[in-house]
Amino acid sequence: MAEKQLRRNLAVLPIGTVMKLTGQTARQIRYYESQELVLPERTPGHQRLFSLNDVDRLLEIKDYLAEGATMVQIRQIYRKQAQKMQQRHLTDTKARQLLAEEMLSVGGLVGQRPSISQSSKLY
DNA sequence: ATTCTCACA
DNA sequence: TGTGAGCA
Repeated sequence: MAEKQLRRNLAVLPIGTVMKLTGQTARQIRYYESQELVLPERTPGHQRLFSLNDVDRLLEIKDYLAEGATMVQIRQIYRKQAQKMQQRHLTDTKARQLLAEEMLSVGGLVGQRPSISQSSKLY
């Protein structure tokens, strides 16, 4: 299931394709990028390459706008979403550290080589 | 043919 | 947000 998500994040669509897929103009798409609402990659020649997730994001923006939302509000929506994602990541990291320490204490005498600080970095 | 950045009779 | 200019 992680493999599929990886493909959705593959940046392979040039702006022309994204325009047709979202019905937005290149001007708008580039503007949304300047607002950091989408983060397309670049080819060696500086051309934007969007992923399917970027397209979904643009479609979402289109809906929010249609519902009367302003760019400020939309930006707020995503920055809060990013905050929660980060918090979830932090609690995950904390849980993994606890698990790592737990495994070390249970393993006790066995793995006393790596210090806790070093081994936790592996997760 | 396409996309990019920049600027505005 | 549109549009034309001059590049890559």
